Amino acid sequence: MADLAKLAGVSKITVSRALSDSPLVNRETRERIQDLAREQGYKLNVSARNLRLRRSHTVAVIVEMKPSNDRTMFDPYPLMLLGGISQELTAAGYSVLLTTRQGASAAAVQAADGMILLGQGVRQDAVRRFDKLGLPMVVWGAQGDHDDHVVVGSDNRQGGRAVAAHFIGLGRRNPVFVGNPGHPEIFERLSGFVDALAEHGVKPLLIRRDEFTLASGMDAVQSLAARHVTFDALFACSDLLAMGAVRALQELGRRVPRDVSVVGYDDMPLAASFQPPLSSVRQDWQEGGSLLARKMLAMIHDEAAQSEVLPVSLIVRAT
Amino acid sequence: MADLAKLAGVSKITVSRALSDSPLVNRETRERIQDLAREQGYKLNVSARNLRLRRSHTVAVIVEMKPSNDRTMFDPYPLMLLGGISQELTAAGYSVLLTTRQGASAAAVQAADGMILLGQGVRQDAVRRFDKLGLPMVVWGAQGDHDDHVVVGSDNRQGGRAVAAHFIGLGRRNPVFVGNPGHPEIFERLSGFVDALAEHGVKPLLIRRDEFTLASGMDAVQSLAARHVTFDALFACSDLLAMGAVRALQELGRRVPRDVSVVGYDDMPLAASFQPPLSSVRQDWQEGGSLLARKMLAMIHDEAAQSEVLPVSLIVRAT
DNA sequence: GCAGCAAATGATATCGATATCAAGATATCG
DNA sequence: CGATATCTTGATATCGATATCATTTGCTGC
Repeated sequence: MADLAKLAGVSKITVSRALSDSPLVNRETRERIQDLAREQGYKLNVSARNLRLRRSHTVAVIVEMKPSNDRTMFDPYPLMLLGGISQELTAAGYSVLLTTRQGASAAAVQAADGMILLGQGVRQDAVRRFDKLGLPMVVWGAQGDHDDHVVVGSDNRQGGRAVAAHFIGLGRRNPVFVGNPGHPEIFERLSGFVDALAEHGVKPLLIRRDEFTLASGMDAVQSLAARHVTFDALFACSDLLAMGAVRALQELGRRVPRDVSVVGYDDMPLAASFQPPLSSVRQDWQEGGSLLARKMLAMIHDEAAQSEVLPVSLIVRAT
Repeated sequence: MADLAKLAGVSKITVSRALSDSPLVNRETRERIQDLAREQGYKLNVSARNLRLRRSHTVAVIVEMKPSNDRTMFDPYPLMLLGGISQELTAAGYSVLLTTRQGASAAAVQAADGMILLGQGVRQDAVRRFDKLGLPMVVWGAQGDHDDHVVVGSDNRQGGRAVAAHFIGLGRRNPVFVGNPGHPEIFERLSGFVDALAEHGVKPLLIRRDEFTLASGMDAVQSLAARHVTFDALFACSDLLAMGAVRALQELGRRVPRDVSVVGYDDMPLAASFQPPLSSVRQDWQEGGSLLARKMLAMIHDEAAQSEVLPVSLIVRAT
């Protein structure tokens, strides 16, 4: 910047002002300096600016990337969320610092202006640990009762209710839920499902399955069959479980959706091209990421930010 | 740091040295200062350090996150790559700055010590654009002939050869390849496949399909059937295509693998639980990410770094 | 007893930007 | 014409760390 100043015959501070489009400098001078900077390939030194401004213009995003039976790792969703976050923050001039939980103690993370937590659903303890850092924090997931941080998530309860309403509308009276209610988001789905069914005097059966895989879905249905349970509808908390269930049902000679209605969750791309095309509950991940980022920015600017749930939509296809 | 110095009754510089484990300070003093820092919850100011050291200790990772028919967005693979990268760089004290191509002009990205490009396979022009920044750069993908940057990727050619050998071993003489050879990595798969088959006097048929979906795979097989093409083996360059193909074959009354052998690519988690369990070529994404990061670090430290391909393995299952 | 050396610590300058306050130039007004 | 307001520019200090060179202290060896 000093070099530019010399070249332009002005002082450093004028260059600084010109480059940040300050109205304090004459327009002519400003444009002259901006052109010069471009010619000379000048690059602002971010560290210097951040030092002086006492902020980092950076948001740390902490993602769970360890392998697990849970879906966090193998599904595309974290990436979609990341996409939304990245787009929104970048547009606002912020950088996205990506870390795993293990790397979260790095100096750069602690220096961030805020942090966004993804895929920490099952580990509330981890969330609390980060709470202590005193940074603005936004978490993706299910709303807790006594959280002192902002939570953004999709409306899992509404998802459950929508599926229940769908089943009731089809005249189903013996529904089954397959999934892992130990996971807060999934507990919400189950609880919305149960509540809405209860309004019609229907009580679903719960089959607990921790792995969200096709095999696990098949296994769930097979175990129902082995126990001679009668059921006419199945709500799986992941599309893979649902597909496994459909497959197993077919093998058992039960027709979908004539004998049993099946609905999955997440509406992954595969769902639409599954045979038969799978009905599923869709969340808008991109929008979710975007909202996370906007909440974050608001908090950084000392504006109030509230937790928020995003609507979901039931996509009814063939099952 | 000045505060710590006052508390400890030493000078700032001694504190600085103590905290960076410099042997220049007495061990007793060092430990005393480190304890004090911990007590006081001292956080190093990264901007200040980076300013003084004239480096950012940051690597920009540029990911393609726009929706597309290609697999980059919906598959978990970039995330796995990210996991490997993140782990390795964090361990080395570097931060990962995540950006989309659109955000790559941000000041923070330009200030990075290096950049890693993911999922830019189809857009070689983009790669060249970044080349001009003069930063150390590592790209994930297929080796180009005249690239002046380091490329890390899995051995797509070997993947193709392995599938060819597998088919030949099974006595198949009329194989088909399904995919989009316009994509450099996939072109490599095809070319390894073709070459290895040629050694046995076999020439495969190419069915071009740009979408990597189940529906597209079904469609490919249906179009083969409509044209009365005889084939006894099918190599699809994605698992979804392969699954679609298997499904279509079954619908046409052809048995897999008795009548037709099918192999996919990527060995996605779904492949193992597909019915029948799908044979597929597996790449080690985590290791790939890790290697990308190590190359990057080497370049940053002015060591020579060469392009490298990672071995793949053919996982033979039921198809 | 003193030169010579090693170990430990400190004073100062510096990285590259911006905030603050001061000041010169120009315009406006009664 | 003088005084005040407005526009434009600059001098200086500062953000928080580290590199360099200087200094102090204690010890070794002859």
